[in-house]
This record gives sequence, structure tokens and C-alpha cells, in this order.
Amino acid sequence: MKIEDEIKQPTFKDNHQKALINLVFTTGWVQQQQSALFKGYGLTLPQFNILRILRGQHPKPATVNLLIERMLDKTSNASRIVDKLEVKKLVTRTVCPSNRRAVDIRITETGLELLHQLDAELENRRNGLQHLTDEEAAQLSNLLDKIRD
Amino acid sequence: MKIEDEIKQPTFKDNHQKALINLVFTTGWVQQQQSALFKGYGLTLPQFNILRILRGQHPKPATVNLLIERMLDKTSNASRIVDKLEVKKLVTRTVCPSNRRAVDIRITETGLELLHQLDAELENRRNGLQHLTDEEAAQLSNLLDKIRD
DNA sequence: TGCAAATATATGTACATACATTTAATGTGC
DNA sequence: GCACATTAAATGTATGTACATATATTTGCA
Repeated sequence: MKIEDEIKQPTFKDNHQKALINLVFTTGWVQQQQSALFKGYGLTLPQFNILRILRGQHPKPATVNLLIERMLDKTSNASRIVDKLEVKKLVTRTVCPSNRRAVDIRITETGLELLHQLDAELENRRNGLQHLTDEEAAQLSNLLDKIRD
Repeated sequence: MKIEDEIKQPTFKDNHQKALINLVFTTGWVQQQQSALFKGYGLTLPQFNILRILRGQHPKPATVNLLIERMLDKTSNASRIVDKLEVKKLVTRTVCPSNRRAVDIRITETGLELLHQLDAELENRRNGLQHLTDEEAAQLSNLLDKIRD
């Protein structure tokens, strides 16, 4: 559906305004698709993202600082998201022996298994971008990089 | 900066995964730019979006349902965002005379003046997409429409 | 050595999101 | 006309975001 119809706004001031609104709307749309998938597994989207970073480090631990550095949203509160994951036994948290200010966070076997299940589902949907060709996906990335120039 | 460097991830599984991550990251980036602008005026981004919808209706009133229908994020809680705007005297809320279940929400003169100030700032920045040409903005919109096909 | 600055994380608060439930008003079928 | 479903909005609760502040540890240097 065209963005004009999605938000019931027949015209836009210019292509820039239209692109911005489309960007925000479409990103929300994709994230909602993903959230719906995660919900069946008792995970929220930020919790999933943290788990994925931890898997990237595995079997090495990550600190909260490393999580923040790699998170898509730098200003969110990694501490509290890790709290939730710890309650669900998907991660462990231990004081870092070499620097007692820091905390070593590790994904558990349960966490790894959960991610493994989700991988297959995400792969099927091409990460929610199944309507784009490979070339279009690359083109989209280039335009997005340009926005942040 | 390329997305690989932004989130310190040297490679992606494929162009689809890269595009998704870039989409989420860039949208967050643009919204943060905008939030910073609104902050100087005591507004949050969702509050601004509601005000803009109300201006579109002005001088007719809007109901909460209409706001939800037009909001970019359909699942957010329009009632409580209107609460905040009412406290700031940027909107008024009166029971709808023809349907006493509904509430007529209107932007005030103060609200209109505030939006007018913000218009100029947003125009200067081409809504945060100042690095895109007109053609690129249109191209981006087309790719985004395709994602939601 | 001692002590201020820097670092790593946690906590507090206001706002927003996501979703379920509640309250009030309206509409509909019998 | 009245029970019952539907509709519009508000409220409750858990989670997350944004930003300021607090606590504990480590570092650096006078």
C-alpha cells in the first residue's frame, strides 16, 4: 500500500517530507512484524538484539559498555534489558574478575537454543524485507548511508 | 559513516540483513536529530506529531480515534499524549456534543504558533534528509513502499 | 601515599509503547 | 423498553527510552 493511503494523507509538501514519513512508518511496520514473531518466544525486540550481540561474543563475555556500543539505539538502558534476560535465565551476570567495576555478561545454552530457533524464522522472511531483491536491498542501504553523511 | 562502522559490525550475512539494520539505525538517527530540535521547544516527537495532525484538521476538531488512525505508530496511546499537550495549553479537550462517548480535541492558538516556529527549522533541514536529492528521496519512498507490499 | 578524576554500572524519574481491562455512552434486536 | 453487544476513551501494568544522578572501583599524579 502506498504511504499516502496508509496514513490517510493524500499529499505531501515535497519528496523529502514524504520520504521521512515513509521511513518512520515503514521502520515501525517492519519492527512490529518482528516483534510479533518474538512475542511467541517471550522476547521483546531490544531483548533479542542484546541476545544476538552476546551470541556474537560467545564464549567470551560482554560488558554493559560493549552492549551499548553495539546496540542500534545507543541511548537505551542496557542494564535493565539484561535484568529481564537474567530473570529468564537467558544470560548470566558475574562480576568481572580483572575489573570489579565491570560485569561479565554471557548468553546461556538456553539463550543460544532460543536464538537458533528464531534464526530459521527470520531467514524465511529475509529479515522482513522479502519483497526486496538483493540489488534493491543494497540500493536502500546506500540511500540510508547518505542520509547520515 | 557506513553502517558497518556505526555499529562496529564488519560484515553482514547478506544485503537484506544489512538493509534492515541500516533501516532501524538510520530511522533512529533521524528521529534523534528531530527530537533534539523539539526539545528546545518542550515537545517530544509524538507530541509534535499529534499537534501536526490537529493542525491538519483545524479549525475542525479531531477525536482520539482520528488521531490513532493517522499516527505513524498506530499502537501508541493517544489519550495520554493529549494529556501532556493539554497541560501545556497546546490543545483543548471537550466532550463531543453529538456523541458524548467521543472527545473533541482542538489545537490552540499557542499550539499553532509553536508549530509555525518549528516549520521554519524543519524546512531548513529538509526534514533531516538534507543530504538526499529530490530524486533520491523519491527513490527511497519507492523502496520503502515495496517493503510493505 | 592520598585524593581527585575517570570509568563501569546501577538507579531514579518522566515520557512513550504495547496490550489488556474498565467505564461510559450508544446502537440493536426482541 | 430493555438486555446485550458495540464503540470511544481512559486506565492499569510491564517494558523500554532518554537523561540525570548515585555508587563503587580504578587510575593518575601531586
